[in-house]
Amino acid sequence: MAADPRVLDELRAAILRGEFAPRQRLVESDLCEAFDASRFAIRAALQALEADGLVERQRNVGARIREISLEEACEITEVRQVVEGLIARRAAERVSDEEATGLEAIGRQMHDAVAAGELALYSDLNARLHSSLRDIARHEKASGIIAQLHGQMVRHQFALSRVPGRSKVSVHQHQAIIDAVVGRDPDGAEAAMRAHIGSVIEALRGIG
Amino acid sequence: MAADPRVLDELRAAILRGEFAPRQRLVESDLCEAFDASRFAIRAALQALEADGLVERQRNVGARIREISLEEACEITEVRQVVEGLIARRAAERVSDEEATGLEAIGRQMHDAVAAGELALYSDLNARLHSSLRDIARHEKASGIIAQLHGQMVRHQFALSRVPGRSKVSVHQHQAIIDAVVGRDPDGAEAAMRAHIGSVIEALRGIG
DNA sequence: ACCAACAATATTGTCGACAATACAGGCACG
DNA sequence: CGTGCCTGTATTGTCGACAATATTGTTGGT
Repeated sequence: MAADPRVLDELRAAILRGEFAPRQRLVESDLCEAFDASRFAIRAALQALEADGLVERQRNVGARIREISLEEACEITEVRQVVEGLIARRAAERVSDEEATGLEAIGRQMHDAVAAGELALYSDLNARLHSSLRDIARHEKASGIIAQLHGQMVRHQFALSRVPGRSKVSVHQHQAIIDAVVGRDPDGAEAAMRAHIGSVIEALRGIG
Repeated sequence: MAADPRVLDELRAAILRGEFAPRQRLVESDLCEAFDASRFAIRAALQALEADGLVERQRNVGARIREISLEEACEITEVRQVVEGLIARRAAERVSDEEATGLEAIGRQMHDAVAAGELALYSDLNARLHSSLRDIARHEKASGIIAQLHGQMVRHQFALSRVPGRSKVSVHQHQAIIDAVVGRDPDGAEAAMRAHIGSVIEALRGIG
């Protein structure tokens, strides 16, 4: 089908921005109007998003935004824990001096952001750090799975960022990851990443 | 789209049976005839299989069987290594007495199969062991990812099974996994599974 | 012999129309 | 008043026909 990329991207972005409530029905004709696209393009996009795990479809009933339970969010994060661990390990094995400098810069900015209480900036730096590690690790399959899992977590991710005091804890964990990677310590990097995401899982459980 | 399940399953099974060569073009009209289905159903199935990573498609060009390089196979197995490690850990945490007995039975059958040189039976038991561990761990996300990755590995899996002497090595690794799970030792189970799949990666690299 | 431009063909992409199905509301009946 | 059926409507599923595009083959020139 090769869904029209424009429609697919716009619809995916809309979902990730949280413009639809969980379990909200996605009626094809409505989407046609909203995105000014043919039903054909919409259907193809919906099928692609189903594969991404963002929407679920029942035959002859239609598509709806997938509801991701807290339990499922924990499972997703558990998988992320080990796969990001793999990425951290590989990053520690492959990091160049230049890349190491970049990581340390992110670490300093994170520290400053927390000190200044800049929550949004910190969240952005967090994404940058994980993204940099993926780039350094150069592990396509692992990166792809992380991307897939991340897409399903947006809603809970948002809830997590509003847990007070989390940034103060996680900044140290992030620093530990950076130190281990920069120090070319694969075991340490994996352990630090696991510890970090382990605390994310605990925070998730705490929300429920 | 919700591709006609019959067409999707048959086509997927045909690919997994190796009835198409890597990079072989999948012409829609040919598939229509082969599976006695409409082009519509075929297209939907192809899109689903693209999401599975079994076929790749270029716009206006068509679908072909995805070629999975040895390097990509290694990456896939590296991800499998950590995710199966997670499964083994959870299995050790959650295994019941009854399930433990089942695992030990598989271990004995594996031992016998290797002693008798029954390669096909051993391969079958291998699949049964990993499948049992997934059932015991009850981790849907992890199991789903393993299934996804496994589908992309069929060709290399076949090549692996023909490496002489592998079964004699792996039977001990399998036994170590079983022992750790039955002994309710999560750390040991994860380590044993990682060691096992680590040796699979080495064997894979040896093929090239 | 090689290359470029062009024509012919094969294949996929898109759409509109209709069929099939599920769901909601009303109606008869107990 | 509740229950089961039945009809009407909304929505999705499927198809065939045609348009758009890539690929292949051919021709003419150098």
